[in-house]
Amino acid sequence: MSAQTVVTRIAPSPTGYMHIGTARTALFNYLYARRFGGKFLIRVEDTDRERSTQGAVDAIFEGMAWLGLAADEEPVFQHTRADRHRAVVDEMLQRGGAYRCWMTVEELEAERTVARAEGRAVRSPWRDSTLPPPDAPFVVRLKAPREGQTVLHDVVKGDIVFENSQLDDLILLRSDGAPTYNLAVVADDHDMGVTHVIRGDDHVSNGARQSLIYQALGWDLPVFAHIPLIHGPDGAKLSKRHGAQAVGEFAEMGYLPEATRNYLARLGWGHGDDELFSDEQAIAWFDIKDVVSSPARLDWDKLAHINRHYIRLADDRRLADLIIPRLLGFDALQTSRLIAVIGLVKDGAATLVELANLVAFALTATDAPLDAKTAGLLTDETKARLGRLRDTLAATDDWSVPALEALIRDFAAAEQVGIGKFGPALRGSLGKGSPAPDLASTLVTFGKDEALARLAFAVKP
RNA sequence: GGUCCCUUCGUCUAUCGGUUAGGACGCCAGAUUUUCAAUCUGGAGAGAGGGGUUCGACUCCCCUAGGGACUGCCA
Repeated sequence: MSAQTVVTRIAPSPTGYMHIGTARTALFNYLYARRFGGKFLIRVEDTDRERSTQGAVDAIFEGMAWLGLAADEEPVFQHTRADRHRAVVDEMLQRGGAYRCWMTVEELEAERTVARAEGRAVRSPWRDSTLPPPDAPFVVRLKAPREGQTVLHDVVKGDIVFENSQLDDLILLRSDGAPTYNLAVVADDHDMGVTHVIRGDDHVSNGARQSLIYQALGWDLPVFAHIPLIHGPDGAKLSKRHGAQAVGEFAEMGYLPEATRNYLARLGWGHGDDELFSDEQAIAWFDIKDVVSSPARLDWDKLAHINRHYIRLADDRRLADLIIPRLLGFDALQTSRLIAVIGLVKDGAATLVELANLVAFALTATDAPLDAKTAGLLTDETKARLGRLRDTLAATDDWSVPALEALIRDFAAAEQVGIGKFGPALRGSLGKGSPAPDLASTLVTFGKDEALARLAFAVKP
C-alpha cells in the first residue's frame, strides 16, 4: 500500500511553439504517472503576461493531443492563481522566510557586478534593515540561508550540493505585485499535490532554490528528477538549423505520433535492448531511475527507421486519411484505390511524405503526359512490344497478381527478351514515371480497363 | 568569471568490480531484383586523457580536457 499516489505534471510556458524537449519531458511524466497508477497533470506557466500568447497556448494543447498524452485533470493556468501566490508570499513574510526589498534597478545592477566579482550571490541591504519602509514599490525576496549548504536530492543525478553562499535571495513577488516563476511553481506544485517533479535539467539550480522555498513554508518536498536536455545532431543546443524543434514540425514531416513517442522514450531512457515497444510496454517498464544522466542528440535516421516500423503497423485507412491532405488535387472518388495502394507500397515509406510520393503513381490521370525518362524508353521497338503485350493482356480474363506475373513471364519468353527489356517502360507507362510497385501489382491496382487504356495512351504513335 | 551537470562505437544505449564490452540506427560488402525502395546475410566501429583505490576497473575517487545548463522584477 503506497503512502501517496504519484502525481506528475508537465509545465510548459506558452512563449513560442512546443519544443520537442518539452514533449519528451511530458512523455516521461506521463509514463511515470501511468506506471504507478497516478495522475498526470498539465499546467501552463503563463505568469509572464508580456510574453505569453494564445497561439503558444494552442500549440501546447495541439502538441499534447497529437502526441496522445492526455492529462487527467483540466489544465491549470498559472496566471489565474496570482491571488493564491500572493497569499503564499504573505505567509512567508509572516513566518520570516521572506522580506521586502526596495532596491532600485540601478542599485541592483551595481550589486550584481560587485557580487560577481566577489564570486558570491547578490545580496540586498534590506534583508536585515531596520530602516522605516519607504513609500515606494518593493519586491519580496526569499530570505535564503547564507551559510551551510543546500542539497538537492535528484533521482537521476544523485545528490547535488550547493553552497548557500551561491544561492541568492530570489525575488518572489515583483514590484507590480506579480508572482515570479520560482514562487508560482512551488505554490502550484504543492497545491496540485505534485509528488514527482520531472523536468529538464536546465532547472537544477531552480531545484535548489525551490527547495528553500518549500522549507521556508514548512512544506514537504516533492521528488525531483532532472532529465538532460535534447541536443541537435551536432551536440549543440537544439535550434532551428537542426531541422525542427517544434512538435508540430514532426507531424508536418510525416512522423506518426506513436513513432515519435517510441523514439522520444528511447532518448535518455532505455530498457535493456528493447528498441521498438508499445505504449503498454513503455508504461510497464518506465522508471525515472533508469533515465540516463547525459544529454542525448536527435538522430533523424533512427526516428525515420522507427517511423517506418509504425507505418507498416498502421491501418491503411488511417494512413489514407493522414496523407490525403498532402495529395494535391486528390479526388475523393479515388479513396478506395488509394487505400489499396497504400497496402501495396507502405513497406517502402519511412514517413508520410514518402508514402504520399509512393502512392502518387496510382493517382495520375489516364491521359497525363509521360515523363521524360519513360518517353525515352519508348522506342519504336519497345512501343511495338508493349502493343503486343497489351493485346495479350486484353485477351486474359484472370486479372490477378499471380496470373499476371505468369503472363508477363511467358510474354518475355515468347518475345525472347528479359523483363528488363520492357518492364521499366511498362511501369513508366502505367504510373507516368512515378515509382510504382512490381508490374503485376501495378496492373491489378489499376484494373484491366484502366491499365489497357494507359498502355494504349503510351504506345500510340 | 562563478556555481552545477555531463563524457562507452558517428548516433541512441546495455553493462551496475571479473564480459571476446552486447543491441539498435547509420555506414560498408554481398544476396535478391522489372524502377525506387524494402528485405536477407556478413563486416568495420567505443570506454576523452592522466593519476590513484583494488588481486582485478568502462564501472569507485581525484585532476585535466571537452561539452552543456544556470548565473533576470524570463520561465
